[in-house]
Amino acid sequence: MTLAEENYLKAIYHLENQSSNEVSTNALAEEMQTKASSVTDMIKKLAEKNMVSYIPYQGVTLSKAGRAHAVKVVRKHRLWEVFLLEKLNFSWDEVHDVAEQLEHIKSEKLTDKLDEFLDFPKVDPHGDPIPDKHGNFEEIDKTSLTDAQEGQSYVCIGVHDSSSDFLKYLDANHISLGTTIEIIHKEPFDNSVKIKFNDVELVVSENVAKNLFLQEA
Amino acid sequence: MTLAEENYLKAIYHLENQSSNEVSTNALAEEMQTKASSVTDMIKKLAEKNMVSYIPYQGVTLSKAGRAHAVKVVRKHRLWEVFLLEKLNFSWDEVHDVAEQLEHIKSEKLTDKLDEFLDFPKVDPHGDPIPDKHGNFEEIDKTSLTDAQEGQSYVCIGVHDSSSDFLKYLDANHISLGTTIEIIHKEPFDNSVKIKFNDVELVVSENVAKNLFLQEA
DNA sequence: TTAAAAGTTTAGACAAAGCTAAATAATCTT
DNA sequence: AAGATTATTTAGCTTTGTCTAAACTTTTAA
Ligand SMILES: [Mn+2]
Ligand SMILES: [Mn+2]
Ligand SMILES: [Mn+2]
Ligand SMILES: [Mn+2]
Repeated sequence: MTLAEENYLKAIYHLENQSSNEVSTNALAEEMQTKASSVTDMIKKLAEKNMVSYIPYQGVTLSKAGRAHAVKVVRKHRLWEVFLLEKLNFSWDEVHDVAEQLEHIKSEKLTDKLDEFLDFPKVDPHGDPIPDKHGNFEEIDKTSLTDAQEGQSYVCIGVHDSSSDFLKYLDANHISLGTTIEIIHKEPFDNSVKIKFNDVELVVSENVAKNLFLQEA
Repeated sequence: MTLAEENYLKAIYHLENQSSNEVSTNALAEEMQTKASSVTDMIKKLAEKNMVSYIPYQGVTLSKAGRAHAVKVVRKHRLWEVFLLEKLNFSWDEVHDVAEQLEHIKSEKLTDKLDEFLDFPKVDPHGDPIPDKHGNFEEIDKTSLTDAQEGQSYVCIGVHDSSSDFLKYLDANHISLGTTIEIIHKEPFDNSVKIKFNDVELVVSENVAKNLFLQEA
């Protein structure tokens, strides 16, 4: 698997997880920041290699082998993110871009030794689960802040958008994974949410609420 | 700088260090395991980018910028080798191949944080010096075992050939960096050398002797 | 139930990095 | 000093991954 092929597999994997039906050429082009025609070429090549099943005009789905490979890349990405944060003191908004490069390093021994060195972490800095060496991981039970109930308390356990901008917004407002928040008010007009944590009240926009994952406290 | 370009710069750097005059197309082709015609193409491109100075038929030399970039790649390579050995318990014959990949990761912050995490090591697992963030390093004063004096004692401080085969040979014979050896006899017939260390005598071939670096004890 | 719109694929190019075979320059030998 | 040998470059092709423009399907909506 080349670097480009791995990036496509990973993109298909993420899109499949988001919407459960076949992944369209355009969706993949959007995700990969490339043109639909380039995507068509690549998915043909991946189909040749039995990494995806592809019916023209019908979209693409990962094969068993394709999914397994995608999970390996995701495992490496998330392990490196933990390494950067825990060992090299990167902040959670800095780890992703470097991990995008490190995830393509080919050495099973390196991956497994890194996993051990990090003490077999179960989640990455953004709350996403880390597959073990066999590709197994527990899906984390999470509720988006938009679906939270007024009056109830929750713990922040992850983010959907892990862009630097969003993570810096959370930092600026002192929200991190592990923070316990209480839902004070959900405003029907604009779907903003008033929350309270550490004795401070804060109103967050729908956009923020959608991207913050919670678990009942 | 692309991955291929970086590998060429590094190869030119190593060849310049070995023989001090311009690097020939054929020497570079040999080092890069590629064909002379491919080398010509690449050095033209590097000359375009002012990374090397190149006169057709006269060989190539690194420019200031080219050398600086080569040193950065070497710095990353050697830091990662230390990381793999010290933190992930790789053996010294396993680190090189993975470091060949890791040396191309682009993030100055990563490199410098890694350097700090490793406590600013001065040499890599094969005894080669590690440039600091400014590209400075001390040339290590070393004698090859072929140039050692009979009757004198030395400490092993490095290897020239860091191939897995050679390093495994040293492991099998319990020679590692830091081992003190005494020169018992230099055999003029085949340039083999009888050495003694830890109360054991061992005869090593000229080939082995050439590749082991020493410092007077 | 057709025509427009939207989505997708094909055709033809391009840049990077490699290769082989042929041409040319430099060096070595008589 | 010429001829032979070796080293290097050029020319022309290939593969990977990308692009634009054109063609073709599928979907939407009148
Ligand atoms: Mn990430
Ligand atoms: Mn992450
Ligand atoms: Mn090495
Ligand atoms: Mn080394």
